[in-house]
Amino acid sequence: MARKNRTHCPISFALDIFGDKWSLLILRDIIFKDKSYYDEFLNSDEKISTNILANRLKFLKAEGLVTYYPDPENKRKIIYSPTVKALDLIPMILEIIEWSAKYDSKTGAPKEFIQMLKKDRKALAKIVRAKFKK
Amino acid sequence: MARKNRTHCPISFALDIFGDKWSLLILRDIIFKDKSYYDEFLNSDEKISTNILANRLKFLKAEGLVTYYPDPENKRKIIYSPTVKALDLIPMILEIIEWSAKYDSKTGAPKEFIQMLKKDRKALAKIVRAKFKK
DNA sequence: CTAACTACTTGCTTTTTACAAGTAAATAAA
DNA sequence: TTTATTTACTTGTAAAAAGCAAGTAGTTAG
Repeated sequence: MARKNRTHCPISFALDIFGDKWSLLILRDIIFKDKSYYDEFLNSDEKISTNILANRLKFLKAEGLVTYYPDPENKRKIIYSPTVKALDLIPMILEIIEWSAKYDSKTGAPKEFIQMLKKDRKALAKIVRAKFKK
Repeated sequence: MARKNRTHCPISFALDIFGDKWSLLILRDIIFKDKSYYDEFLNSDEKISTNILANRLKFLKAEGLVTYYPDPENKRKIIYSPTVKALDLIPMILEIIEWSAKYDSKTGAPKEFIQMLKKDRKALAKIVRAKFKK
């Protein structure tokens, strides 16, 4: 799955990287749901197939959105982490969340989260991001 | 092409609507490039296939993101317009543009546009949106 | 030393996309 | 008024991607 820029339109550029049904869900798991392991992604509610998950992780790695290293506590496990490039997507993801919360009458987005989002998006982005500062 | 919500996670909800390589490009053409006609979308630089374009327009209509009506000046032509639901995606699209401008060294995003975006995103969103107020 | 865990890969089927050609209604040209 | 062209599609087929089930290879736990 090699990438090819269709054009250098910024929207097209972004879609060439994460314009599919799964990539952003993996980043959601990593950034918002504090997941790190293959098995955790695999067990998300949307039920991604294992070959697609492996493929997307590889691609996200190639695009510089995730890094990974073996878990020092258990060498079977691999810890996936977001890069700065991925964390820079937080503002966009927050906009997506706000839009969906508005238009999905059955949204699962927590009310307090949406309220905070509307009140001070920047502060919320900072909090989410701070989890990954060392 | 019927939609099925995988979950009511807001990110998943959004991806079920526009998580593909083409839908946002059509909305880009309508909202940012002032295009209205089938043929204009078809001739965009990314070269969408005609059957995919027809399919996506139908789907975007079904999801309440576009409306259309015959051009009063030429009954062969059909004018596609964004709904409020689509215009509400402007902030998200602006975030995408900013992200891509940062990470695509060859970005085609106009410099002034990015500067204005960084300076006052809200004002820019308002200007873009204002084109569709009657 | 055997069983279970974890992160995958492989093979096959189904679905989606891509490409090429064709159609039908409206308009323009001869 | 007939003929050509424009416009918005549809249809058919091949190629690519996704989905599903099963298998594999290192660790680690019992």
